[in-house]
Amino acid sequence: MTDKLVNGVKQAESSSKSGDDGENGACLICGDKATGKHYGASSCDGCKGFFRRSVRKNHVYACRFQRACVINKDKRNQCRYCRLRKCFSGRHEEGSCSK
Amino acid sequence: MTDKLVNGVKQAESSSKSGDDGENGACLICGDKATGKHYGASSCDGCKGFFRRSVRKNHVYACRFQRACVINKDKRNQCRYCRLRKCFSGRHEEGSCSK
DNA sequence: AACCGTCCAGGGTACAAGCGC
DNA sequence: TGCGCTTGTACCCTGGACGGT
Repeated sequence: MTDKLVNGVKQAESSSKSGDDGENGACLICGDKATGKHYGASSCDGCKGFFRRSVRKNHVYACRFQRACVINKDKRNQCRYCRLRKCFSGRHEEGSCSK
Repeated sequence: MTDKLVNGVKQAESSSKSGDDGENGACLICGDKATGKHYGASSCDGCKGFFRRSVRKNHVYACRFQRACVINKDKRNQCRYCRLRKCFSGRHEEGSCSK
């Protein structure tokens, strides 16, 4: 590569063309700032870790409501079942996480 | 990381025509597909990089078991001590990797 | 062409802080 | 208060891409 990527340096993003929420866009699961692609989906570090732990330990969660909880940055820890469901539907791939 | 390794046994026949993607044979350390000779031994990119990093940074590893771990494509990352040991016994040469 | 070097996306581990019991 | 588990951040390691000689 020729030019280094300058991490953390942001310019006026108000008018930037691909001015997603941050350079990597938003987490497909919770909408937080994504830190890159993880297990097949652009996601934040929180969802990355949650998915890895859940898959690796074969966790089975239960939803206390109707399995349709809203998953965003603030509420993502309120329902593990729905968060993991959204991880899979967000194209996080089980096969890409070594158990 | 997608190649199937057949048995580590490669036909070194003379029927080199076109489907010869295995010209370099198997990695002497882990049996993965070798990409050429690196630091004195026919090896894959993974063992090439691992050896370079280990030698250059003078890494000292410890084996959690009996220093006789199986090193193959799947398990090579599970014991750095045994992987590096096998790099040396596989004739990777320290002198050929500038520190 | 063969081999050595760097770069870096993405997967890994470690651990402090937080939470429930 | 302690104990154990979970979360999310920080950082390390791996290995493929690719340039240089």
